[in-house]
Order: sequence, then structure tokens, then C-alpha cells
Amino acid sequence: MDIGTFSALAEPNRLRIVELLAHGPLTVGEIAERLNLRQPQASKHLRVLLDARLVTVHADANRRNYALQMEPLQEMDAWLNNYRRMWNERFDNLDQYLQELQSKPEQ
Amino acid sequence: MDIGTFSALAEPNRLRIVELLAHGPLTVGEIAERLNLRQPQASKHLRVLLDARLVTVHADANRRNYALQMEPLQEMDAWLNNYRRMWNERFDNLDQYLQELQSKPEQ
DNA sequence: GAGGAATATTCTTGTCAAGGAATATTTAAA
DNA sequence: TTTAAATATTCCTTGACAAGAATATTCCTC
Repeated sequence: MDIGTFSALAEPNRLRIVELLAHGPLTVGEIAERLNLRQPQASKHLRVLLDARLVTVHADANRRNYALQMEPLQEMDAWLNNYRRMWNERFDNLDQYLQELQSKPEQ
Repeated sequence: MDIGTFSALAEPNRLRIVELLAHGPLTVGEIAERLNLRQPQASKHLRVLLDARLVTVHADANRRNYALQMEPLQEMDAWLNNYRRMWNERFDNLDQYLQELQSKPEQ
């Protein structure tokens, strides 16, 4: 698991940027406006997200379109696989417990 | 999505602690030993993980057993749900494209 | 080509987090 | 009851990072 992904997302504005871009690419100005950020801060946060490969840029003349990149999130997903097993186990245990309750409901 | 989870995991030693605890609870000393940390640093990192609710402690006389807590990871998992749709879409598109290639292989 | 829009970068400053060293606290053992 | 083990906490210093302000860069339009 690349820690850079966590670092990048561990900042409120950057997490909001990612969530914004989930609905489609946006320019710096649009992002700054919707998140009430000043343009330089938006650019700087996007730079961090870019370095973490969470977004890509496409220059369109004056504008720059930033788009979400899925790979780091897929890596997070894969990392979580190691733990899904566990909370499923726990759920299974609860499930098993409830079924045992079912089979002997009185006392 | 609680940003505290990302912050807590955005530190190499803490991520390794979490991965260690995936195999079962450990004491501070065991964690410090396996990760080549000094005891105070181990305690401090565990404190951060505790505040982020990523671990729980159980005092056993002198020792303290730290155990992994799944809830924050489940929350991450739920957050990722918003994005899984997208990378599946992309995969579907690729799949569709490949199938189109299949159906007209020669030009 | 001058001016303005969109964006990136630099510099500075304040805040926060991490490691090291030392110390406090609790508990077991002798 | 003194001693040692296991752990937590404090203080200090240092480095990273975020916001603000200013400035540079690129491109479009007139």
C-alpha cells in the first residue's frame, strides 16, 4: 500500500476535491469556486493529488482539466481485502450465534 | 469519510502496526521489537491509532494488549463504494471494446 | 502587440507532528 | 519493601505542511 495516497487524502480540501471529481473532470477555477478556495491553494492541492497520481491534467488552452484517477483507490481497495476477511468472520460469528439462538429459542 | 483514519495511516510505522495487528493482538513491547521501534515511539503511535479508533487496548497486569479495530476500515470500504462503480464501468468499456474487436477481427 | 483571464510557483509565516531523551506510573518478583 | 519490567507521558528540537500574498507564465481577444 502506497502511503502517499493516505497522505494526500488526509487533508480535508483534498478529500473534497476527490469527491468533487467523482462526478467528472473540472477546471481549477471550478474547483476553487465550488470549494470556496483561493485559486493558488486549489492549484497547490491539485499538485499534491497529481504527485500522488490521484488525478491527471489535460491542458485545454488556458484551462486545465483535472480528472480523477482510479488506480490509487483500487490499490486501497486491494489492501482492504486483507481485512474484509476479518470483519466477515466476525459477522459470520454473529450470524452463527443468532442461528444458535434461533435453534433453541426458549432458554 | 473520517479523515482521521487517513491521517493515522499516513505514517509508515503506524501502517505497519496495523498490518502487524491483522494477525492478532500484540503488546507494546512485541510491536516495538518487531518493527525496530523504541518503546516510547511505539506507545505514541499506538496512542494515535487509539484516538483514531483503529485499535483498542486491554490491560493485562503489566502488559497492554492492542487489537485491531475494523470499523474505520469498514468506513473506508464504504467510502470506496462510490468509486468502485467507476472503475467497473471503465473495465466494462474495455471489455465491450474487446468484444467488439472479437466480433470483427479482420478490419 | 497590449491587456486580461486562467493557472502555477515562490516566499514567508505559523502550526503541527515525529523522534530522542528523560522521567513518571503501575505491577510483578525477590 | 526494594528492584526490575512494561508502558505512558513530558519536554525539546527539528522538519513538514498549509494558508496568504505576491508574482510569473501562458494563452486568448481586441
